[in-house]
Amino acid sequence: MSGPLHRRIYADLERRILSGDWAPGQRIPFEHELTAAYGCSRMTVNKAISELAGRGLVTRRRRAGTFVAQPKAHAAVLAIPDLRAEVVERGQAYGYRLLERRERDAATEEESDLARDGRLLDLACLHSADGAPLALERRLIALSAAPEADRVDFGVTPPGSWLLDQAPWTEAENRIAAVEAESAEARLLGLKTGAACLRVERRTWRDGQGVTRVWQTFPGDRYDLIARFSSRGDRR
Amino acid sequence: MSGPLHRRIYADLERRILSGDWAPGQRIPFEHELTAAYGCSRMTVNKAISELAGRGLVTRRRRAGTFVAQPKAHAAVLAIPDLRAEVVERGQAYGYRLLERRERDAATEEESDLARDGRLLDLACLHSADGAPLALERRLIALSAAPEADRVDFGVTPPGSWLLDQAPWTEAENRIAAVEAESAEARLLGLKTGAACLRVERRTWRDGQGVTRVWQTFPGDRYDLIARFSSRGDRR
DNA sequence: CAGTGGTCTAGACCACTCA
DNA sequence: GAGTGGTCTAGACCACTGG
Repeated sequence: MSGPLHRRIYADLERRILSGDWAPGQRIPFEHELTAAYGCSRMTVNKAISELAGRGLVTRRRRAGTFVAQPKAHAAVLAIPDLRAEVVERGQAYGYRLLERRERDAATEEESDLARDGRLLDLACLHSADGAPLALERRLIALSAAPEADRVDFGVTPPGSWLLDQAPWTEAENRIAAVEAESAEARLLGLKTGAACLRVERRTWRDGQGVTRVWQTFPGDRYDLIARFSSRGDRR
Repeated sequence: MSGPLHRRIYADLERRILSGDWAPGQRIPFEHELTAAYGCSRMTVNKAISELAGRGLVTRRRRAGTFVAQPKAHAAVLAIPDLRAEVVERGQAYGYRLLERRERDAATEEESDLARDGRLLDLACLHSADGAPLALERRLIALSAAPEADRVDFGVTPPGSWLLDQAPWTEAENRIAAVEAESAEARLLGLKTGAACLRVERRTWRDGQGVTRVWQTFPGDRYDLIARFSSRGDRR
């Protein structure tokens, strides 16, 4: 574990909460105790806990302390799409082609944010169903989080399916937008330039550590996303 | 304006950005300049700007400075989006116009599925933020589930906001797709025909009984959806 | 009313990056 | 190389609130 100290403290506390080591409702150590435990100033501990509070993992009460939050009743699930499984489930023939594979260092700040040690696997691939292109995928994998990835033949195994098995996530963020296909994308997807496409950008973390970041572009007329929610907390 | 100083600084900077006073891409004052302007320490200014960066309003580059980010509206899929609340929270002026209102019987099998007794309220309206069209909305409301709806003046109250208060849901399904704007849609949204749009179709139920079904069409370049998940339940 | 978190200061060193 | 943001310190006072 590397990076700023407040980040390490954050990850450390988050892990204990997500693992259930610290149960919901339980008080976590006071700031001054954590200050002693990590050997740093109170500001640094405070920054880490404020981040936890901002994400809703803890609630803070003056005079009383900081407590692990109750998991929200409104559980919601948008399945992390495993394209291969989806296509197969629909009874279609799944096709997959690796377009590019590179191992390299993180080049931008955002990429460094994903991979602390800086090593990335940079992939591009194309998914198809019954021969028709279904999604163009660009994916970055943090090798620090999934070191085995550099021995996997992604010419055969789609990275999404592999990661789902190998590197379980604890947090994910999906960003969904409508975009017009650029010429290169359009050619690979068999569309006209400018055709409406759905772009899903997903970042996943395990215990505060970035695992993967992926951009998937779907032809608008061949794919839509379905998200089901229930306020009762069932996971369908 | 009251509250903590870092909060006031945040609100101040946010206002200048959202109002367009500081344009996207423009560099905002350096931290040490703001320190002088507000007569406080750098930590305090830093906290305010970090908050802006966290919310995506600015991007920060070492040695270069802090810059106003390109604006993009976004919303969590997890929350049942209340457009009015979202727009207001971003500090923008919310605008609303009712385009059509009809009370009628369910005509298709799908519509009968929504409204058990067959009576429907059929609405069309347009949402805008700071005068720019944000979403075109077509909505069906089952009068059996929300009988008070036929006495509400939806020329003033957006139906989504009203329903959220009056008819709590227990289940919801979102269907998200990318579509090309048809000519009538494009005209109302101020787009070119064929421009990429995000279409969200949402159906909600209360205890197995259909409540409402809505189609919202967003300009692809002005809106995207964000969904955050944690394997422990949804956050934020 | 004592102890918590909330906030703030006035410094400091560092990594990075642009000029 | 110089100046930015990133981080951290070792204090401080305050508001709130639970005991």
